[in-house]
Amino acid sequence: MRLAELSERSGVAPATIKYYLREGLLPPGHRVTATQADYDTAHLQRLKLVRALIQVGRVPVAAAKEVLAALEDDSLDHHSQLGVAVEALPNAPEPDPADPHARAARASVDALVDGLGWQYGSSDPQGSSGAYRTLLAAVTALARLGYPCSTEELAPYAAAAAQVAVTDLDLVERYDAPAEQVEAAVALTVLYEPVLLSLRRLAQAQESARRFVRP
Amino acid sequence: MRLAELSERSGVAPATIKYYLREGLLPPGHRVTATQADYDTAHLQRLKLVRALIQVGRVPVAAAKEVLAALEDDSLDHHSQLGVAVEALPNAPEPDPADPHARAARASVDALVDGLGWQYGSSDPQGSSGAYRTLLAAVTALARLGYPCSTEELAPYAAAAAQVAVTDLDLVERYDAPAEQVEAAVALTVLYEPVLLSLRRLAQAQESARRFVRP
DNA sequence: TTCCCTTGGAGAGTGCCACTATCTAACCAT
DNA sequence: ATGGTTAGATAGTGGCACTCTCCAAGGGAA
Repeated sequence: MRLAELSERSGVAPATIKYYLREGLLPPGHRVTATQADYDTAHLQRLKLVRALIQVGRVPVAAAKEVLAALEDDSLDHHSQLGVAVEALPNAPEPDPADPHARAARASVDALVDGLGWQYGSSDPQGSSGAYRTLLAAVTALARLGYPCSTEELAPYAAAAAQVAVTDLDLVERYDAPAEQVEAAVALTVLYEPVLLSLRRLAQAQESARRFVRP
Repeated sequence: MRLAELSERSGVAPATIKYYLREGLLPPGHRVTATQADYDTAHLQRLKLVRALIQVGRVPVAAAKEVLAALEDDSLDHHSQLGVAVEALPNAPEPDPADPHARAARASVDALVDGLGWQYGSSDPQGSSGAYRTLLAAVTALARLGYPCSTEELAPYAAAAAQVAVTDLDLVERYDAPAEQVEAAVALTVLYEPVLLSLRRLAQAQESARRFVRP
């Protein structure tokens, strides 16, 4: 199919598709002539993924490009592909080591992680991961505001996260081909984030009504 | 204290504080003369909250303004304050009713909510809430990509969300004054989001290593 | 009192990001 | 041949979160 049809079938404006092609988010179509290219259903699927990552997952275009590049890097084993892809998602920077709130946050988080028996991998130390830095930044902000975020308060959230992770991996393991597993892992990691957060807000409204509203 | 000291103590640039004052995110200081104003620790605390919402919670400035305005609207009862504040957070728009994926998503989500016994409030119907719309949008995107997101697959996530909501409300109930409770509810809702998502990613890495890496 | 530095306030400007519009040369159908 | 598409490149747009520049009014030191 040509670009116009790709646009129509995906609901993405032609100019936007051209932009994604330029940015390398979408592989170039098969060139038929100097001014014509052919796109197949793989392009369509990829385009839908790109749109979902950017619009639903709020992933910046540049990060999405890195994520997708990792999925196609055949020089990496699948575990590394996933690691590189997830690491490309937006994360907080390294905190200021002089900030006392940041130090306290690190202590709480490290105690939490140790208490759960989460191991730092040798090749990919958890302590340097983007998720760890983002967690530190959030806990630091909570501490700075005076809100509770000690190891004890974080523990139930970590327990819930562990449960969710088991469910995530169960979904990923439904796929047989490793390449499909990696793509599914990325897509489910990113696209289930708004699902989780929305469900939490709905559950909060529910629980709040249960506790505070007496009919 | 004057603006310069407020800036120093909060780590926020003076020009940025002026911008927040202009935008109404921060109440004006107590005017001493025509060219001087005094700020107190309440301003400092508010400024820290604003920064945390914007930088850690990724809340847009305009939305943060609405959220904070709701916290100070004394014409509302506290339950409504919280409702208005949470509703001001960024959410997906109403989906296209003609899209078959969106219809399927709505069916899955409604079945899920019904199955859990979550009740639509009469004054604030859940079906029109921003969280519900965001959930629909995310599930629609998953369906469009062909990833599993039926009621059965969503159920474990909803169960985890319910657990988290109980923990959230426990934290909120530590505060005695209703005004404090409302502010805490908003701050904890927004600022625990990156905490939850980071913990999920760390737990995923853990679970993934447990399943796929045999030493 | 005079000089000068700082402050609060207002408007314009900046940089980044995600597109989007315009242009051009090539191509295909008629 | 010719009118409408198409791919690709370049420049422009709009939104957002600041950030810079300017100004008149204080206030402190000499």
